[in-house]
Amino acid sequence: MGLGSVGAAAAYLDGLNAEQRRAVEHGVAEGAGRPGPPLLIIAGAGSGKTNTLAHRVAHLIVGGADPGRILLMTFSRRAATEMTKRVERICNKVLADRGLTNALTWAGTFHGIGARLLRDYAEQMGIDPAFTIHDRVDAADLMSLVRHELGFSKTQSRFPAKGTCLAIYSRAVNSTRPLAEVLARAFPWCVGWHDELKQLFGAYVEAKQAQNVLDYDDLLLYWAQLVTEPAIARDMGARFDHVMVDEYQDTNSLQASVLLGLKPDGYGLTVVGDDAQSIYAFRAATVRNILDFPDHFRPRAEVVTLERNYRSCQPILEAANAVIGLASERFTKNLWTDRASAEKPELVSVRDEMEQARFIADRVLENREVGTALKQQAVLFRTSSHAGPLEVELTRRNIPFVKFGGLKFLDAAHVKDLLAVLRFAQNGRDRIAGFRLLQLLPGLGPASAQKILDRVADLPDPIAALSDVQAPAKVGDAWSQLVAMLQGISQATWPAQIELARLWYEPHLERIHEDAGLRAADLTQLEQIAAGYGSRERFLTELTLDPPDATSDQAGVPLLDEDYLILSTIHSAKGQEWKSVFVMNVVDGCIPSDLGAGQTEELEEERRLLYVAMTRARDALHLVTPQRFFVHGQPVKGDRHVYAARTRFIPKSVLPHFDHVSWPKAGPEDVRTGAVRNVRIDVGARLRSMWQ
DNA sequence: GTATGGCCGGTTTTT
DNA sequence: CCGGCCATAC
Repeated sequence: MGLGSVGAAAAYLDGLNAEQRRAVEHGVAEGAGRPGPPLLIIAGAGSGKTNTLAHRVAHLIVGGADPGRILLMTFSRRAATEMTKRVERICNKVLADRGLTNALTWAGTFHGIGARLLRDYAEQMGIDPAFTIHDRVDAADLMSLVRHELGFSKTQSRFPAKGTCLAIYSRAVNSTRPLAEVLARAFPWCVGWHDELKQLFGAYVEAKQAQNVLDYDDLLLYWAQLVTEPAIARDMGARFDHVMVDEYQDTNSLQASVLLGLKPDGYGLTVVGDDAQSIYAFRAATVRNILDFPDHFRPRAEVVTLERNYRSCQPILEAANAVIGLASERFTKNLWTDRASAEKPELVSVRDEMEQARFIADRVLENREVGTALKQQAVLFRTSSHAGPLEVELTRRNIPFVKFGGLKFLDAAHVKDLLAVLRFAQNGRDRIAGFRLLQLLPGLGPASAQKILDRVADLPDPIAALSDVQAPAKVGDAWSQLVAMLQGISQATWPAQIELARLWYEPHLERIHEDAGLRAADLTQLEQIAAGYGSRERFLTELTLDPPDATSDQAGVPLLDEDYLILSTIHSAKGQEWKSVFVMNVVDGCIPSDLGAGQTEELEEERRLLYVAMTRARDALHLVTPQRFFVHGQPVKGDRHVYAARTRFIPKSVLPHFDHVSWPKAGPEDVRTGAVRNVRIDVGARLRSMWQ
């Protein structure tokens, strides 16, 4: 395919507007498939970003680029899959003769791609390519183990919890800033522990290396280290002609250094993003990445801005513009659209969370009656737990839903148990997996598990060595069964391995959990998922980096052809759109979350979060504000109500962009006549008199 | 050394 | 409400 076909086939670009087209064609014409100079696309919400990027990739391929040498990094695998499908669709239309299926082999998340490359370069880094990857929970457990060994678990004043330690570590690594600065900025209540934390992190890193495990951050960190070596950077960079990054506003400085390491002169580099939608600062993402991008290069990178919104109707867009318009710092302009509508978004006032749930359920069903399928509707919230009352209400009314964000399938104890078997089989030095696995045996507790793992950890084949180990007498046969199972796995082929593990685990499952039946079903499901992967290593890696994230309460994930309502955290809703969107708890304390409302930076991020939520809606948008709020835990004594105010992000000046509704509409009690209202009855006194 | 029950405390968002 | 930590009993 040469240049000729680009000219001839370019009709497929006719649907794009002028800016989109500029973004698609930038640097392409200059030399059939050769990488052109760097490009930054600033793409506002709903501006056809995915479509533009997909066309750019397709255009490159049509122009002769090798799809196997295009590196496409997106924020989630869902986004990668979507992008891949679109590219294939466009290409297949244009290149009828030369079908394109699964040709974009390097599309995925930063972490997923990192894991693949690191296995390739493992030897040069002196690590074993069979490394296992710790998810956040595993990483926190290892942190806890190390913390314990250093004696930090029983300090007089409380040492930060394991999750907090990991969060601090992660933030320091991802932001590439010194610990002291990270503590001062993001964890001020922990500044007093600076020295201990530093010691802890040192020991944590040593433990990971000894066990041949990497955590999420290591996937970026090792990668970034790798490309500081010029020879390796050249070698790795030469594998890809084009490197494209989506959602660039949500990358951190570590990711930026990886990119610059791969493509120092920027040739072949395209990044896309929108600073108004930056919502991952808590993960050390920095808007500076996108703002500073053009000046990294000589000459500066080309910048294309997409400002036309194709998604939302005008009143919704105006309201969203008004909200983001109050941001203290902004770089992009307002979006515009020609999708007219008479309907303003609604600001709905309800009494409390129960009413909120009822309101949403009512309206969702009404929408469906007039033709909007459940799947075209979404309910968004700041925090996963906010959806609780709604989930109850939906279940009660038999409205199917799928929830994105929050607790994962993989966090369930029984799933973790089964995965620990496979992880340990993969990497006998993985202590967290081994520790978890050994303690499943009755009569084998933490002390024995430690001792056994210590015995085998440094041997060349820890799994084989287990057969020489004496377990405590009371463990009995269970020990030899475990050893036999692990050895069986090492002999077996891939999908058969997980069955061996499950058969071994089932009796333990029944002993440990009352609801063994339900949980066993999850494991069968896991086994089915496993069959879709070519190898154990690939399965474990992909599952850890991109877990199936939908949970729908008890029902299990609904069948694909069924209709179901989408429930999602605002974060997980990124990049998506629905006809009708409900945002829950648009009150101060929820949006913005009262936790981080202190610093202006975090406050600004919360504002962008509301903006992201609002701009997901095509035709209808409801922001729901419960007046009374039920909180549990924290306050002095148990649960109680608090009164909430409308979010500060919608001050008086922004109110005219909304219609205001109270729900339910004047009910029977307000119809009572004045005469009845005046009747008084002292029930309290009557009840007291019963005992006199 | 292991298993269990009671008590206390708790920053949300995710690869 | 859930998980972590401690004390107590086997």
